[in-house]
Amino acid sequence: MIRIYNTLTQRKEEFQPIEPGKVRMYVCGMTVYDYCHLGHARVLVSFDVITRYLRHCGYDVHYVRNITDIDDKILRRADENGEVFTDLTDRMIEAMHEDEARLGVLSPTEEPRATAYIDEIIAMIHKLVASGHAYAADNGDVYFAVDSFDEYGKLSKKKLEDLVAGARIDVREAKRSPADFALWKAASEGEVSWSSPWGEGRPGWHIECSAMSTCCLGDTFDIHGGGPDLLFPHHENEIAQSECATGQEFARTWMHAGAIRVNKEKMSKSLGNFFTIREILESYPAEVVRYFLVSSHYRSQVDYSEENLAEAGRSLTKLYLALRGVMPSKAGVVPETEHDRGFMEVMNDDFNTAGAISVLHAVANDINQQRREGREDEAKQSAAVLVRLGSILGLLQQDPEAFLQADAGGELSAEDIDRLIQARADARKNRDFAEADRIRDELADKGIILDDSREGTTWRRA
RNA sequence: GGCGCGGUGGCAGAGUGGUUAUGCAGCGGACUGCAACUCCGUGUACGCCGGUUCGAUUCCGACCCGCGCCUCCA
Repeated sequence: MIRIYNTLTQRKEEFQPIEPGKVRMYVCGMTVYDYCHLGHARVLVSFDVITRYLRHCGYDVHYVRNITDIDDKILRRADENGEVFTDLTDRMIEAMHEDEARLGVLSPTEEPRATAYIDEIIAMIHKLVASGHAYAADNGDVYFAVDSFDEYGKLSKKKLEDLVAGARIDVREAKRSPADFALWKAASEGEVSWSSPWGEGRPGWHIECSAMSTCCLGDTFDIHGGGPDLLFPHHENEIAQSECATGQEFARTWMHAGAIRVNKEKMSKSLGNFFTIREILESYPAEVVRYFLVSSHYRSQVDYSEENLAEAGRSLTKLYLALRGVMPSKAGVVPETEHDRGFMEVMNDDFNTAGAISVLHAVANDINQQRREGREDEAKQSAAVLVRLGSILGLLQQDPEAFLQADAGGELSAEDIDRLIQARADARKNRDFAEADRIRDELADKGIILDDSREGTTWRRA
């Protein structure tokens, strides 16, 4: 039985899908006007692990993650670049897919794009206008009337009167209430636009997610997720739009990832303190970045720092060292172990990946001990368990040598390294330890660490 | 100001009303030519003050501190 923390109720709840055995999940994806940063990676990886685990538990997961490919920021950026906005979005979508692939994020079941759902968006707005939840303003915009929805604020725990009183809300003449938000924005001269009953224009932010989620998953679905900064206003507004349009409960469980921080501040576009995924991947292997993200709970805030990434690298290396030189038994034939059960127990508690990783280390410890005691068959079984559990977190799926030796040596080729290792072996045989140590130091300077064993010497990157 | 989250050993990071994860770093030992790898051992950490309790880091209350949202942001 899986328990999930629901932002809506502010407590962990037993997860019961609407349709037994099937999970319908929608996660807010990117607005594609720039490269993904580590905060995006957090959401991508968190919901990837959640999807993998739910599937491991036997659920048929229908995972929808949208792409918002039309909005003001996109148009502004395209304008700055002097390009057609679709060129910008196409490029960013391709980059996003590359980043995801490198981080081992599986593709969602569906990846709808806002521009492909304009008709559905218009239909939903039409419904809202017809039912009195929205109104067309004189300037051609269509707004959602927030006071027409009694439950507005139920997700973010905000009171409408506080919002209206807030000084930071944009007060536009056309709005009836300052808290109202745009469903449809009238186009100015020369702007990208679509025809609608309210004139030429484009969708406002929020409505595209309401339209795409209900079209792909139905009026009510199981899980809706996203980043922490989407809770308000984006998700609050989605609830208002969807529940008013369909008359049904929107999403049962709301899940929000924690923020990534840099020097105690949230990593964000507006603060400019963000690191893009591709930037980080220049310095760290993708799996290390993934391990770093998975090693803390998805809801907690995590601090990005060089030291934390480096530590994640050392920790992951330890797991791969345990796997090195052990051919795992066929995963399918290895029966469930106490480690599998321990792993599931912690994962069932709101996807506690930090606890799950401690199980991985316990298995690695078993492997090391078993090999040490010459129990090779048991070690192979344990290795199979480690790879099996790792796959649920999207980790440990590489050949250990590939991980341990990737991008190492600088100008030294693998052949050069092997030659030096052989030279050192000869020196050691001749008990010329000064020469042997000199070679080892030379390799160490190049970032190569040597590991000796009875079977010979292996190397890895520092 | 309103709302929400959090303060765990040197660091990272889980968790629990009493047996006190895990990783990194450190220390001692084994292994090694010496190291690395690995194994064994080692550290009585739970912001502060009260309360409940036989017993609280874990429950309750106050306080201090940090962070997030309230405007675009994952």
